[in-house]
Amino acid sequence: MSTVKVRIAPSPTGSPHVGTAYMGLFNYAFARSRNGKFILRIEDTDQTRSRSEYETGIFNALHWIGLTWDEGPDVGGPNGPYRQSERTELYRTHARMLLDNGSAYHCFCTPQRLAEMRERMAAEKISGGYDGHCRNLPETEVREKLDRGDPFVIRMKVPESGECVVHDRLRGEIRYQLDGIDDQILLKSDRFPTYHLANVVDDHLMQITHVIRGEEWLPSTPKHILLYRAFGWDPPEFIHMPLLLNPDGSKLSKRKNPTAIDYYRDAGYLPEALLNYLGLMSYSRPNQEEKFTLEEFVSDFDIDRISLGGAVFDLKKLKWLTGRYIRENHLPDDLWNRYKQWRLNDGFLVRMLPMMMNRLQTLGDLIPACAFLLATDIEYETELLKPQNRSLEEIAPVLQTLAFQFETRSEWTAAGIERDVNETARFWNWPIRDVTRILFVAVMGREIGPPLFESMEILGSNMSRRRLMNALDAAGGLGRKKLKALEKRWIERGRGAEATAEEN
RNA sequence: GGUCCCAUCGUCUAGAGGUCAGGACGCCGGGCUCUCAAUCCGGUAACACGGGUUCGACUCCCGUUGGGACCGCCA
Repeated sequence: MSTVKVRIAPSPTGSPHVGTAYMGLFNYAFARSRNGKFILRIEDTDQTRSRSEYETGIFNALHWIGLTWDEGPDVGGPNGPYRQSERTELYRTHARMLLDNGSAYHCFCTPQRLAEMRERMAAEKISGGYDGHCRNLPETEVREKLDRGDPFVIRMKVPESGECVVHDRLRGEIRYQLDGIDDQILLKSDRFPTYHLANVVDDHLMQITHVIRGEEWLPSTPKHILLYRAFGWDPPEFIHMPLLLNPDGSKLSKRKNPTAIDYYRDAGYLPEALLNYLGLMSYSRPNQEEKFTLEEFVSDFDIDRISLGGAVFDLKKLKWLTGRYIRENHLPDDLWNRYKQWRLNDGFLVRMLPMMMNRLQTLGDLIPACAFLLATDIEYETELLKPQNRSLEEIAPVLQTLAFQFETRSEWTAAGIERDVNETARFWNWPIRDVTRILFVAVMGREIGPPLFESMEILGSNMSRRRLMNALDAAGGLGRKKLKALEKRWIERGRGAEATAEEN
């Protein structure tokens, strides 16, 4: 029996996600409990979205929560490089192998043609993916287009009939009919691989024995198995974990629940409590204990105890667990040290001083005015959220559009936030003052305080967004239908679809 | 719409043919207490439905319903 080797493969396209920590924990526990290796691989094959700051963010967030790995971009290892963007030559030669043995083909379809194809299929209510337009191009025509330098992608040639059986450790045999599987793109026109190619090639080359990943990958597993087969390789064992869920049962998403690991840090949760809590999701230890260390978790870890229903991520229980860690695992001095590591340090509150000095009469005025920076959650008096002459019903949609606006912001700076607020005010045709009033109270819980945009910059994007969502709830929320309608109008804004105050 | 996965208290879960279906969070009530917490005690609350299999089904099989995921030159 070969050494157990598992990996997590996050992609550096945003704030590190609790789902990554969740998968990390279970992969780590599986590896450790079997004397195996745990690898961190960075899947940065999306050149338009990957950014190196996010990669650093992943390292930091995973370390913060207490996970370590045996091989990875930062620690090296015998199977490197561990950053897919540095392995592109490997994917190209492997794509060539597939081309050569007839398991893949060149496709010259333009994105436009594909979009039209999908539209047509939707209109005619035909299901399925790629229509196989380039699947059987004559050799000479392919040669010709290639010589001419036409852009192309390489697609997998999925057999037209037959079936593919996925063996999932937790779920047993899952059968897929091949005619329902389309010719997945393996190599993009920028010569970078898609996930499907890269993950199969890397998992094989890195000798991964068990792929423990989220259930959302189940439908693409047959494609991966087909690829292993096309290369003549043995696939690893697959273990698809249930998903982390929003309170409404949908897949955990940042619109409905905080998903950034950094949010939990900033909001004042303890990393060991968060990790512990994650270990309670879809899993229970044989002894049923609910509070445990990573070492304890590993010591009797049994992957077959994973239950299959998705698990709702419940902030209430996480708070309770964090409370236990605070009172059961600390002496006052220890706890104070953690406060210093958190936000009660020179690096943090001091940033408020330049804008606070004019507002202070005594030293004691600072902390009450800055309390919003150190609070996990804020309670709202809904009357305060309301600018004069505005009704309570008007403010929920405004909060929602602010949230939409902030979603697309990558640089969380005061100037950027100000631009976003201006744009939102323009959408509503409101004086900016009315919008800032709502946002001000949403962020600080009161109508007076330090300058809004700078304060939000210091508070951080994850915390700020969370305040927005809480204020939205306090204002009565929006409801499914209204939310959809508003989002549609928001997307179509700037095309003469701006709202007026009267419409709402 | 197509394919696939899933189904025990509101939430996280235990349960692997015979249990009063257990624990935890939350909620409610009570004790302790200068307040609030913490803590202790007690309570509320679940096997989605219908067929089988079986002496016996929460447990096994089938169907229905419900929920979810996926159908991108994103992972």
